[in-house]
Amino acid sequence: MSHHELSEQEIIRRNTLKEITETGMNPYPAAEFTVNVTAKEIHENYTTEKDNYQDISIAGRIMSRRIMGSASFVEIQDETGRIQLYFNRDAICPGEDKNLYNNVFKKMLDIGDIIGIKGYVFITKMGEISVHVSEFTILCKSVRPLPIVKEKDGVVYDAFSDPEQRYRQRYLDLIVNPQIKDTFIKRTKLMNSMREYLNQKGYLEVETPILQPLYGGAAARPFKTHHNTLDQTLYLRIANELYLKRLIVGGFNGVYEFSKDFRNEGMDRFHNPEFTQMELYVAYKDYNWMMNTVEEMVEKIAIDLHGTTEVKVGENMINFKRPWKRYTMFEAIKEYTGIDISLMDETQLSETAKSLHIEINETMGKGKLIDEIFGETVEAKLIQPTFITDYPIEMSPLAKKHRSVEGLVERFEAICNGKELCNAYSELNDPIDQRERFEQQLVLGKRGDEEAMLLDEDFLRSLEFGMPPTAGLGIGIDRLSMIMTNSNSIQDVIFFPQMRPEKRIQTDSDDKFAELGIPAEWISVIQKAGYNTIDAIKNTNPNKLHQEICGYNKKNKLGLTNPSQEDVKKWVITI
RNA sequence: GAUUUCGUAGCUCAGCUGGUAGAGCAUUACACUUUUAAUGUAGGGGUCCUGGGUUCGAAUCCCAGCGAGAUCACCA
Repeated sequence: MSHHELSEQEIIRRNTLKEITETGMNPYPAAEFTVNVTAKEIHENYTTEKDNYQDISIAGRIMSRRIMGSASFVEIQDETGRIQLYFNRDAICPGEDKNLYNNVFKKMLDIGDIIGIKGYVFITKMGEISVHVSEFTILCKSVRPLPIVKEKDGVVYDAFSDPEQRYRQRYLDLIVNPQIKDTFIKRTKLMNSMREYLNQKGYLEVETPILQPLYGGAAARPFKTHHNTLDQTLYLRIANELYLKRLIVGGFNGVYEFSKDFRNEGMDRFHNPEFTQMELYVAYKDYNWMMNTVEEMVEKIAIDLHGTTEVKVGENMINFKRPWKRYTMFEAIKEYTGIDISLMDETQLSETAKSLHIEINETMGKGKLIDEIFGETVEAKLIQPTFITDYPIEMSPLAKKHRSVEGLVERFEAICNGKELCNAYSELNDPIDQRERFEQQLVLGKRGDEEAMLLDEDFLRSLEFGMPPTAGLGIGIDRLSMIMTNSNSIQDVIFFPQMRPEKRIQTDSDDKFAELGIPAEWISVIQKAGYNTIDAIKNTNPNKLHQEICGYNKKNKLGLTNPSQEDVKKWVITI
């Protein structure tokens, strides 16, 4: 058995659990408990004049207890918040038998247990809306103590704030930091709002493969897996772009997908290995049209979530009201550095980069240099939502060449709070051009660029049949959620962010110890002394082990008869 | 990947230039009929992340490892 050592409090709770069962109650009852009101409804609607909520049934988790002899106050928390309960001995136990209050309530309930109660609402002398309890039922006994977070006058004491524990045990985070729920509720509302917008335009929500024989549609390293029956390598998608465009070829006018994508790259506060993007493709449109769409959609989301276009993010107040500023990439660089790089060749660009103290290297081509200059001098300064248009062709193998400027593509990104929010093109639908762009990527791949795209022959075949001119968009749901919920880290908008596995202390079974001839009562002593495996015993001095376990016996007054040194030696030799 | 900070009771944290481990909450027992960070009295609870080293002696100093946070880099 590899369960953790129980703490004192856990042992006490397990004993209580046994007592509950022995008195004939079920600590985990199967029956439905009917709830007819929530904590929030009571707080919002109860008044003494209305004298409402006089026969209620409510359930929740016990979050605090204040016991004063025959009267007690308990706070329970349901999905909507907390409400105070008033337990009175004579109200709970109208007759002579006070067991239900004195024992069941006072001794067998703990913070963390889930109970259901019946009663009526009133206001205490201290002016707090409370529920006078007439009956209570244990719905779930908790055998592990909760962290206790206290709060007075808005000041939180002993906050449960260790990020590692919060992310690993999100359930616990949600229990003791209920404001965390708001972030995730907003995230869902955001997606609902976006879906509503897209459906109302008549676009079709679709699903495309997550397991793909070829990964494509973005520049990223993939996760690789294997299908046994097909005996084939499959990749988890890094994007769904190429599949959605096949559907445009197939005759749909507008398709979109909320797409869980996977990228095998670094992790930090802006990157989780799995993340969500919404990709949208609309036929007969171009990137100018798509800019208007993005503005309109994100503005709607801000209003749906906050009732206004203004959203506070960190120190900044961001306003999503249309129209957003628009710059070409060259204009933006000129605006923020005073340098016009639009007509520069590669040598001039690299000198400009050096003069701006930007680190560059020999492998960087024209496109990469422009992108670096932009990234270093402009991106972080764009706080209000801003469109940056017309990117160098080298970095955009799936975007259509610019209708009037050589060397650029019809692409835009929206930047907000100094970070990319979305990415969109007039999609490349010239199959000959697309093949050449893929071939250039293959060259990059051969040179060692691990993120170069692969040539997708079936995708090219579909383009050869003909895809209408199409505008395409990818918008990061996690990034947008971070902005809309004022979250500093992507881990705060993903319920279960990826973490390193928890380290488990390896423990051999008691049987293995017994096989060495160790008496049962000494096995736990040896384990407590820090020898969790028989290997650990093997590498130790028998005299040291003997001293340690005898010392433990004495210190903890276990009253065991100490084994002889010879016995201990035998155990060690047996291994 | 680099730099840096951190890891002590169920939780939040203190622990100085090395000398036998501390507080609050939680928990246990008792008291208390409108409390609200309830209160009062008395208890129990520790692999000081792991492994080495220095030392008569390490939670503390040194080295290595594991885990986490922050910043930077990579990743559009």
